[in-house]
Amino acid sequence: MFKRATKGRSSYHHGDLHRALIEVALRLIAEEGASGFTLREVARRAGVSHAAPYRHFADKMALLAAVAEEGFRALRQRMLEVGIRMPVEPPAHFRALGVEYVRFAVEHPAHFRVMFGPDIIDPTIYPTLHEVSHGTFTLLIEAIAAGQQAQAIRPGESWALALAAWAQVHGLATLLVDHCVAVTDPAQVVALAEQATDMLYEGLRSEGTRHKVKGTGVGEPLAEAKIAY
Amino acid sequence: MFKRATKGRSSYHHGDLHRALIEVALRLIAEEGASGFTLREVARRAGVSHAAPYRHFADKMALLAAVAEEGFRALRQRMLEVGIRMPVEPPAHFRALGVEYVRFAVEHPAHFRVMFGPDIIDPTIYPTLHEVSHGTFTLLIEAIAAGQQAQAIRPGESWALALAAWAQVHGLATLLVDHCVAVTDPAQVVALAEQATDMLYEGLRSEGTRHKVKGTGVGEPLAEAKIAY
DNA sequence: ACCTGAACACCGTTCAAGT
DNA sequence: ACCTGAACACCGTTCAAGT
Repeated sequence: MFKRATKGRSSYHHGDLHRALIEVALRLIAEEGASGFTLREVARRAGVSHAAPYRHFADKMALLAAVAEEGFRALRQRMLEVGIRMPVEPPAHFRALGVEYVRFAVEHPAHFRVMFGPDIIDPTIYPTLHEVSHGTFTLLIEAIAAGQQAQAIRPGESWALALAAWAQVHGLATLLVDHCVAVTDPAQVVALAEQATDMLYEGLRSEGTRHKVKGTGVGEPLAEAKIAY
Repeated sequence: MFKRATKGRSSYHHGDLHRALIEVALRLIAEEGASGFTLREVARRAGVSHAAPYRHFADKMALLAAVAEEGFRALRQRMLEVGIRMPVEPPAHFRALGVEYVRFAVEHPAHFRVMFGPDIIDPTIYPTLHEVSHGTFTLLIEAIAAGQQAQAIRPGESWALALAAWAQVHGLATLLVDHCVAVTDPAQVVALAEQATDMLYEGLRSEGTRHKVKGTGVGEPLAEAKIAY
């Protein structure tokens, strides 16, 4: 305990401004939303000049990428906890994952928008962001693959089925967050998410009842598609 | 033909600046994206001072709402054309509607973002926007209801099933537009959209095979939810 | 090494003044 | 009635200068 962080009004040095900026940014985005998020305001709240953040982040987008990264870490954590406290059996586990995703979105709408919205033009140029977001999506692919091994989910490329599942819950989350659907009651949000995931699960189950369509079915290649997140 | 629009460099009067601003805005948003969309730039391209737009639109959001309205009109038109040139039988019609929705999104990504994104805080305060966007969603509800009458789609509240269907295609569209899924080949976009709608259709078909879950099933009320668009 | 202050080129919005 | 020009309070970003 000989060394301690310089506290109080340490002339101009900040103990760990990098970390402080991310935390201020997280609070600001939760309070003011993505549109009220300003690099100058972050600096103001952190008690430094508006130029100081540029010693730690290349530009506004880089700070936003750090914020998004924290978001994916939190989302991933919640999805992992679902796996821990739930029976990992296809229908219930699958539904719980979807519900958790939608709940995260409506509880942290601005954060959710930063994670998936257009503010970060190309997420792949931020390696740590790319890694953790990719890891989050991987949880879903694994859940699908496990269901396939248990014969509870139809055969086929796991990632393609996972993408359809992701689209379902992401769509519902987006419509709620963007106020396209005016639902605020948390219980009703959960009900909508359960309905959506259950309906999708029907589609995931068996290929036997499917209508055949010319070309481009689920079993086909689609090999070149890449998941950015 | 006695009266004609004042053309060329009419001193400062613009024939129909209101209309001109919307059209310039549409072009600008297609060229530069939603982030590069600036009221001052719109004015510049329209050849008027940066204060002139305020005689025709209350603020930036009001012009954005007009742009969004045009978008919904175009989307609605495309969905109507699907109904005209397709057999209106549940599986094929349903898939074609979903594919058209996703195609519109990837062909006009910035426009799509304005229509559904966070730029327009509350769309319901713009009556004409609200009307046309609501009308677009109504097409989907009607398609579901028709499927129910033909016994091709399970019974239940049409709007709740329509919401799940909307979420599916909206989610895929959003993931593509926001580059979360790196697919650029149009044929592959169509393939993904067909896969997603076909999987969803399985869930829409019959309630018979569904897993029963405690509470909050598809058949339950959910009555208070309102669709904003 | 890390931060500040002034500066630059932009915004959205308002408002008196022009025709 | 419709538009302009100057003004205000903001941005993001850069850069010489400070300690």
